[in-house]
Amino acid sequence: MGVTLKQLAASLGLSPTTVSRALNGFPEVSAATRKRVKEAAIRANYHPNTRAKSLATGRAQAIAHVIPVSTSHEIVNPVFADFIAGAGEVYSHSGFEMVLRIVDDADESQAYRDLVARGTVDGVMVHGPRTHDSRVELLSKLGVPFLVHGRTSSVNAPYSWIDINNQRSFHRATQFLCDFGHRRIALVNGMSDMDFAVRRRNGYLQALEAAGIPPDPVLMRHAEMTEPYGYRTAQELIQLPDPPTAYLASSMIVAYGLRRGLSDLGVTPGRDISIITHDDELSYLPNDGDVPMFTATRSSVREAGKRAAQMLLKLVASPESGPLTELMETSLVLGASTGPAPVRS
Amino acid sequence: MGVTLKQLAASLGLSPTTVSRALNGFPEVSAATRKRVKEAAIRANYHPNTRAKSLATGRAQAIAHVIPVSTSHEIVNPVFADFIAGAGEVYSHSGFEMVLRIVDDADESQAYRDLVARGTVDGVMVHGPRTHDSRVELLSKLGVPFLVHGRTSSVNAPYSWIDINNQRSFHRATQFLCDFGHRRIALVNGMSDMDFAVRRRNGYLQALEAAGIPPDPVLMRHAEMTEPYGYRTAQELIQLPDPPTAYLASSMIVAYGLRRGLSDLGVTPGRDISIITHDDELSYLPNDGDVPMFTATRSSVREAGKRAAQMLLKLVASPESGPLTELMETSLVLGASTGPAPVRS
DNA sequence: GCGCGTATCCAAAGCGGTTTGGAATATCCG
DNA sequence: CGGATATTCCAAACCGCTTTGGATACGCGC
Repeated sequence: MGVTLKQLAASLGLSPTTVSRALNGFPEVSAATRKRVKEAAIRANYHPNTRAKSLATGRAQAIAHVIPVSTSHEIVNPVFADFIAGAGEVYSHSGFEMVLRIVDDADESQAYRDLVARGTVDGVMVHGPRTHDSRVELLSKLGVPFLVHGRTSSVNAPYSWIDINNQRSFHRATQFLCDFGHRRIALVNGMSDMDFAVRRRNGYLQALEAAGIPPDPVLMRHAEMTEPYGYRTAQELIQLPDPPTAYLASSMIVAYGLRRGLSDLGVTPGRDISIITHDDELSYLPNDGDVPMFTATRSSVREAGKRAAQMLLKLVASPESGPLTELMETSLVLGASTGPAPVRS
Repeated sequence: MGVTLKQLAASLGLSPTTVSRALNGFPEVSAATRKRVKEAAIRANYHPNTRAKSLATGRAQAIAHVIPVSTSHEIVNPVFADFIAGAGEVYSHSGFEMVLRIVDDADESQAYRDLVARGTVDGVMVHGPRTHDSRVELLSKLGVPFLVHGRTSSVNAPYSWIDINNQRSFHRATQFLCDFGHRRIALVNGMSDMDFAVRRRNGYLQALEAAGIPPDPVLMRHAEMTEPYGYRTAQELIQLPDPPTAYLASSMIVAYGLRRGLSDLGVTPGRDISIITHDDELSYLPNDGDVPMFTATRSSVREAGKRAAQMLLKLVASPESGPLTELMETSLVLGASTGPAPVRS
C-alpha cells in the first residue's frame, strides 16, 4: 500500500507527468528537479505500482515458466528447481517477475492460451519438451516470445531453444565405455516420450554401431527417473544370463539407485562394473572432489537456466532478433565409477 | 493480444458495463443477455486482462513465494520443488497466480518491501525460516497477509504458519532407537540456524535425557543437507573409538549419503546399524513399498504445500480470520533400516 | 525590443477493466 | 389508466501509471 505517483507529485508541488519523467530518466526535466524528485521518492518509499505501470506501457515485465506435472506419475523433475534458481537470478537483476504455473499436462495448452490472452506475461519458458510436442506450434501461433529448455523433434519450423548436446554426450560416454572393452552396456534412460531421452538413446545407438556392437533391447530401459528405478533396474539386469558390464544413467538420482542396487549385491562400481551418468550439477548432489564419485557427462542446469533467461529476455526486448538457439556441450568428467571391462572367464 | 471488453461489447451492441456484469455474475442483467454474452466471450476467446482487472479491483490475484538462496552455499533446498508443486495446484484452481522470487538472503527484506509496495501480490509465502528471522516482524509491519512454512522461535507475537511437529517426530524416533537398546545415536541435522533443525535437535535431546543418556556433542552434526555430507559424516563417526550404533538423519538425501558411507565400509543398515530419517515424500525419492528402505518420520511436503496455499488464500480473503496455524503430525514408518542395537562384545 | 529556439513543466487522453449513479423500459397494482 | 416499483442497461468516473501535445518562461542574436 505504498504512496502513489499522484500523491508524491502533490507533495512536491509538481505534476505527475514531471515526476514520472524525472524518475524514468527522460530528458525533459531539469537536473535539480530530478534530484529533488528522486530524493523524495526514496524518502517516501515510493515504488510504482506494477499493474498500473504495465497496463500503461503494455509490457507485463514478467516471464511465465510452465511446469508440466503429469497427474499419472506426479513426479516433479528435480532439475526444475535448479534451472529456475538460475533463471530467477537473471530476472531479479532485470526487474522481471517470474510467474510459475504448475499445470496438469492434460490442460496444458489451455494454460498457455490463458496466459497470453490475459497478457499476464511477456514471454514463456517451456519445460520438459517431448518428442512430439504441440506446445511449440501453439506458442508460435499465439505470437508470444518463448524459449524451450530442450528441443522437440516434431517441429520443423525454427524456434528458440537452449539445450545440451544430449546425443553427442551419450555418444562420447558410450564410446568411452567401448574403448574400455565393454560390449554389454545398459542404458537407464528417462521416459521414452521425452525428447532428451530419445536424443541420448540415439547417441548411445550410434556409438554402439560404430563399435560394431548390436544393440540389445533388454538393456535399454525407460522410466521416470527415481532412485528406486535405478535400484530395481540394476538388480534386474545383473541377473541376466549375459549381464551388462557397464551402465549409462540419465541422471544422478538414477545413478545413485544403480550404485545401491549393485553394491547391495556385492558388485563395486569402478572395479567390477562401470557407471557413467549425466550430471546436471544439482546443488544437493554434488559430484565433485578430486576424483568425483561418478564418471559423468556434466553440464550445469543452473547455468542453463541463467542463459535461458537471458536469451528469453533478449527475445522479449526484440522479437525480430529471430529464433535464438544455443547448444551447450557437456564435459566428460572422469570419476571413480568406471574402469576396464572385466576379462571374460 | 486478446479481445478487449470494449471490443466484445461493441460486437454485441452492448455497453462494457453490461458485458462485465454478465460475465462476473452480477444480478442486474437478464438471463438471456448473460447467456448471449457468455457464449460470445467463449467464441471470441475473451479473457479479461489481468493487469487491468487487478488495477480496477485492487486485488492482484497473485501470491509470492520468496525462496532464499544463500550466495555462500548456493543450495536449492529440494523440498521447495514439491512444496511449490502442491501450492501451485491450489492456486490454479482458485485463479491465483504464483510469482516466484529467488532472492539472495542478504537483500531479502528489500524483496518483501518491494513486492508489497508495488502491489504485485496479495499475499506472501515465507520459506526456510531461521531461528532468528526478521521476516516475520517485517511482514507484520508491512501489513500484508503471509504464511510461514515452518516457524521461527524469535517471534512472540502471533503469526500464521504451517509446520510439522519436528520436535515430537525426532523425539519419537530417538525414543524408538533407545527402546531398541541404542545408546550412541548420531544426529545428522541441517544447518544450525534453521528453525526446523533446532526443533529436531530439541526432540532428540529430550528423548536422550528421558532415557538417561548424556548427549555427546561429537555425535551432533549440522550442515547443508547434501548427499556427500551424509557420506562423509557416516565415515567420520564410524571411526570414532566409541562409534554410534544408530543415525538420525534430517532428510532422505542425507540418509542416502549415510547409507552409502556405511555400506562402503561393509556396515549394513538394519543389521549392523540403524538409520532413521525424516522423509518429505519427495516424488523422485520414494521411500515406500512393502517394507520401505528407511525407517522414517514421514510427512508429505507436497501436501503441506497444498494446505499452506489454502490457508494463505483464506487469509487473503479475510485477514481478520486471524493468525492461522497448523501443526502436522508425522507418522513413524517402520522400514528396513532399523534393528536392535548390536550387543557389545 | 523582437522573434525564435530551447528548456521545463503540465493537462489530458489513454491502457482495460470495475463500479457508482442514473436513465429508459417493463411490470405491477389500485 | 396513472403512478410506483422492478428490471435492464448505460455513461462516466476511477484504479495508478505513461505519454502525447501543448503552454510557459527563458536565453539568444540581431
